[in-house]
Amino acid sequence: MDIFKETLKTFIVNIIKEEKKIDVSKPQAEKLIKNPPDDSFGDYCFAAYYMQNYGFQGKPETAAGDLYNLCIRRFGEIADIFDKIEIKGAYINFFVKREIFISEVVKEVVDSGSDYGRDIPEKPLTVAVDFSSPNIAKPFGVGHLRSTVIGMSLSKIYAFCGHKVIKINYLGDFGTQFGKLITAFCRYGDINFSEFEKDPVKVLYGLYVRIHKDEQTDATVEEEAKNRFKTLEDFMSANKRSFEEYLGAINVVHNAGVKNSDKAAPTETDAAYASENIKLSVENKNFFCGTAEGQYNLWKIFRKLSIEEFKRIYKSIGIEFDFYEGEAESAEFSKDIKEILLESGMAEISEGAAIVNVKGIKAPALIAKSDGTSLYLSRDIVTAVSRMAKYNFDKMIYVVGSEQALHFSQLFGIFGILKENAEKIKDGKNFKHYASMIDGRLVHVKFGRIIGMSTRKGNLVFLEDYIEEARLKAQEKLEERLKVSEDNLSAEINDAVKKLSEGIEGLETVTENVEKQSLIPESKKEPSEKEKEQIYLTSLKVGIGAVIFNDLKTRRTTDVNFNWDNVLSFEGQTGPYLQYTVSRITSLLSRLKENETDLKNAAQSFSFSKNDTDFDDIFLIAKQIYGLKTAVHSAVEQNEPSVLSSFALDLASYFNKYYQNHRLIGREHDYVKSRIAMLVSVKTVLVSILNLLCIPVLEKM
RNA sequence: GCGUUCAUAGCUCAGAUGGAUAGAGCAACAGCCUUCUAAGCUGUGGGUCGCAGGUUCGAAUCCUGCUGGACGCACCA
Repeated sequence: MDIFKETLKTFIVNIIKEEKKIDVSKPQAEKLIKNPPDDSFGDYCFAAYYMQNYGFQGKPETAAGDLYNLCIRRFGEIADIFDKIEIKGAYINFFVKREIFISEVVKEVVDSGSDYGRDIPEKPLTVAVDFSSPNIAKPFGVGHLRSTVIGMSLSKIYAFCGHKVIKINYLGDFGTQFGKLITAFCRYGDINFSEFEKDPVKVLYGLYVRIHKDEQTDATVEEEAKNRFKTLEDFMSANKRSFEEYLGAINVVHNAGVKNSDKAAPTETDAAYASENIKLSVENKNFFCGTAEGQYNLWKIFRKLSIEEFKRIYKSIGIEFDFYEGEAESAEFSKDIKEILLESGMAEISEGAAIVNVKGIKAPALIAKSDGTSLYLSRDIVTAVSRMAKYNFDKMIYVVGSEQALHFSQLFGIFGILKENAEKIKDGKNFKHYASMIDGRLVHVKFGRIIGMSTRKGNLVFLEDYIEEARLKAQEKLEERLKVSEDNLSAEINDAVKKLSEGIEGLETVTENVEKQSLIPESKKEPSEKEKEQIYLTSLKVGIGAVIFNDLKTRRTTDVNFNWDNVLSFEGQTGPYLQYTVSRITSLLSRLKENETDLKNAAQSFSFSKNDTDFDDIFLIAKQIYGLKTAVHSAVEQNEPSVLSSFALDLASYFNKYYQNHRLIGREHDYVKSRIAMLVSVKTVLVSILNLLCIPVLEKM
């Protein structure tokens, strides 16, 4: 593929071998090839600092001189694709033949299409990604967006590279907050049940806020919540299976399911928890509040309603999961974990609670409370083991905020202990087997907090309101733009008509503009329903693009200082800038009216000449495009979508410069043909990245 | 107190794993729409890379100390 780098590799291997009598492997040679920081220095280089083990000793400048002379003497070996070699300080810089470089790159993009830039690993992995994971008792706020978007993007990037990805939403559907929610439901007599049916999440949020407020002044709330939760937990754990049994069963079920279809088996926990057909109503309140079964059903209903709501929100921003899991499911087995760890001596009792001491971490890891109830660390152990049984993952990524770093290092540490002490586990081959496989496969992909995020007056920001705010801003801008373009056009027409009436030439302009006018939505009239719809959809996509890009443009670990003005500005380093660039290319391509479909056949004849005025600008674009594979690679390596954000911004910027400085319409066929391939290449790469970043692509803005 | 992490232009951030002259975008100022979408492009100003040491041919990047911020540290998740 990369003939330049390959050629250079062979070149340096031969030089070192023949001139210095030292054997160098290709991978070693590859490490010697660097990229100069500035295009004016060249395209590839060797730095004398790195050549010392290969027979080029002495002061860097001297060593560089030595190497330079050899390179020059043997330049003939690479002269077919390299233009020249220069020495500058300690660096030997190589300049590619740009016309060859450009057509190589463009050819490859046109041939590979949306596959371009794929960084195929030696061995594809099964990667489980745990992200978003909202708490059901709380509303879906903007805080969840970062995890959601980073997780989804990483999932797409891994899948793009050919890994098998399993996207998991681990719902917080368990814990004392449910006791509170049930308490609220049972305490307040004025619940509007018809409203509950219409907008359950809103009502639940109302209950949530109200009970937390009352809790401040009423001590009985907490007690009641605890009791109700205990009732719930007890009801759930009645008739439970052993963890061993469960592990064996899910493995069989899951693998059977996978065999039968390409897609992962739909074992959403929904089915297991499907609610009974008992309506929420005043009449049934006694049942829901007075019996254990009733509370369990109430919990199921809350859970089901919340999941439906989440799904609706996810769908609106293009997010989807392969599996919804819940803590409740794992809570069932956390006692088994406690027993196994205690029995085998990996855990001990301290102050009544069960703890594990993890090497290198001072804080003890609590796996069970002194009253015997579970903690989320033990539930996470259960979950990881279950997932190993279900998915047989090579790697599992937790996309969770960095404030939970300690929790995950404890969790990971415990799996290290489980692996080392597997022999001490007494019964059950399933648990022993799966638990000891996990060490080293877990990754915490942490991200920074969003600081200063609040509504202009309030505190918690709902995701939907956030997006709506961005959408409105986009619509405002869109309407403004439509108006400006109409005004300009009518000014043009008036002007031309005036000229015509004065006998000046201008007929062509007039007819052209009249044509154009028919394309513009009826300027003076109210926009039709269809047009309104169009404006709505466009501004929605722009809004979503702005919001999502805002979370993906900086490196994950940095805390973001939230600023409305930054999010609502669609200029510069923003999602809309990228969307705009794509739609510009789309528009240009359609105006060029060339047949894109025969590009592949024409690929051999793309030619870019040094004498063309746009040559250097095209080269910059090609060079950027060429870097996609490296960018994708490091995005995976670092679990960092922002590598791609920056990459896309740079590419868009190069393109927009080109667009500004060079016109294509009206140029001769051969000139245009090659450039169409270039345009298609830019668009292909930008669209790929937008897809990987979960940002909607717009044909027209 | 212990631990993790961060500090780069007025603001928001990049900086390819220690290499050539530290870069963008906002904001400010000055320009570019009769010509492919001005959500664009061009130019100007703006920096002791928090401070002080150290490691070496070479440091924004690695080490130590200090200052300042964020987060976490026993029965919440």
